[in-house]
Amino acid sequence: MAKEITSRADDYSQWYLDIVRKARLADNSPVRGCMVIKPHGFAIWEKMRDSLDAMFKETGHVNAYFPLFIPKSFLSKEASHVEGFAKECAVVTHYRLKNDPNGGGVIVDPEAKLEEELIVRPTSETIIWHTYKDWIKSYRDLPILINQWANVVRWEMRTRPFLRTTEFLWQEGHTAHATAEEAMAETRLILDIYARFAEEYMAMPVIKGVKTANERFAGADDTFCIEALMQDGKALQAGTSHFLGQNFAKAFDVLFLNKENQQEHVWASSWGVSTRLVGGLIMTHSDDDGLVLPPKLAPVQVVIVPIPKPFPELLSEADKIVAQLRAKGISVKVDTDDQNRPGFKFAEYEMIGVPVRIGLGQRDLDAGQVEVARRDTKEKTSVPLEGIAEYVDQLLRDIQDNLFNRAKAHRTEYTTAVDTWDDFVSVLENKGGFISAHWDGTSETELKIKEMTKATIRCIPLDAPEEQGACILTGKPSSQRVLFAKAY
RNA sequence: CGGGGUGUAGCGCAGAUGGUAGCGUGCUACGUUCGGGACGUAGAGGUCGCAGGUUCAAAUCCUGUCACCCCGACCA
Repeated sequence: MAKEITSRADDYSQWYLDIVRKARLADNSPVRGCMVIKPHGFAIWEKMRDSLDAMFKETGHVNAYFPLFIPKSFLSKEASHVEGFAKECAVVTHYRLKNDPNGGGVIVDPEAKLEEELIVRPTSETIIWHTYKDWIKSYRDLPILINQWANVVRWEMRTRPFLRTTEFLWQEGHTAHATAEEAMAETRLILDIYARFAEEYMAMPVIKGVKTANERFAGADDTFCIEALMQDGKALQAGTSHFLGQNFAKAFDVLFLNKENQQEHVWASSWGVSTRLVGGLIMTHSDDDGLVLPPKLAPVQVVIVPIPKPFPELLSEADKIVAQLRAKGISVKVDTDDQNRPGFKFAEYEMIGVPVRIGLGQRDLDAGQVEVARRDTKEKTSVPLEGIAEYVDQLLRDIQDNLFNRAKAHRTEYTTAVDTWDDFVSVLENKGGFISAHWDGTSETELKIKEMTKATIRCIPLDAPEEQGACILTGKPSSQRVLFAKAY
């Protein structure tokens, strides 16, 4: 059994932290709420980044980069935006240190105070729209379809590795359009890309929906999201795509001449996913033995372990397998370490989530086969060397599918439709998961439910059918069900 | 910011009534092992969070301070 991983049943939160540490994804840092992303964790993020980046580019987006620092005054230009972010901004007030005359090391030089303080971006709408003002004069300048890969800082009260850190990595897309319809189409296009990425690459089923006014992004007219359900029954907002209307164009005075030669404010969208996805990936698939990764995002898909040690004859056989696998585009590593014993290695590769392990010993070679172990089910099978690449290629697809189906079955099991307040409370307390229920559409009711139960409306699902019903709290009429859950 | 807790070796911990620091794990070397987290032997590693104070003597007592963790309010 795995050493020193708290079981999910005992303490899900501790299990999560154990996985992050034992699978060598990230370490704590000296800075509160910030983490060091270690090579294995970063490799997973790189896979995500590369896959998403390709999807963005296929749909006509280009990358650019805007500054880390934003003049403080920019933030206040859009009223609800400042309200949303002001209380979690890191502020730069000085630009120089000096030696402490009292011998206490270095201190901030009081004479180096900035004329206008800078904030460290919590998101880049303001500086980007300030820039777009210069770029956009005519409908011919539109659309602008820009994405940036960056770090942002939000001074959160409580943090958890990947799920919520003070500094995090993300991509943020900021697009500008001539019409509302076009901006909305862009918002929806990105939502679809996010959902496709979550399901096809992360093997994490998601619900596409729209946020209620309470949960909406500060400065958006509408916020669309993908919501996933974790193993412990809590929801995770995995990505958001915002229809910004003309809010930022108005705040930053971005006008263009339309085809009718009339001045009009530009329409906008913004959208992002972050390193939080790594946390979602962990909490969707991993188990008490360690990380479980979908093959499409695994930095190494197959590891070959010579048993008991990397003897030359085993290594030359391993090299042949490597060549066959690589020819199929499979990433593979041969374990050439001669210090640790096989059992240790098996446990170690399970811990870091390598999807497929091939055991290669003399016993196998004599029989013309290898031992293939899959991480998701931990099943081991003897497979003939002949055709091994085809077998592994198919196995990786099977694992990818199995992880998705398993997660989807879990979500189905933990999605409950309720029609009364008692059932709502009971399901929330005893079972968790998504609760599909009627709601009267008011912020007041939503906030009251949140206050009473800690559950929030995760989204109004886009595919929710029309259905007459009564709000679980107030009994007022409702025309469709929404999804409630406790969330990360 | 409210309520609770913890700071001692890389990590996890023990050190009653004060006497100058230890266990597990990990690390290094050598040997025996090796098909599911091996074992033996020998080593390296700590200004006990920080600053004062009491004392012949402080990880231990006192004062202050800092940091982190957990529970709430806020959040991708």
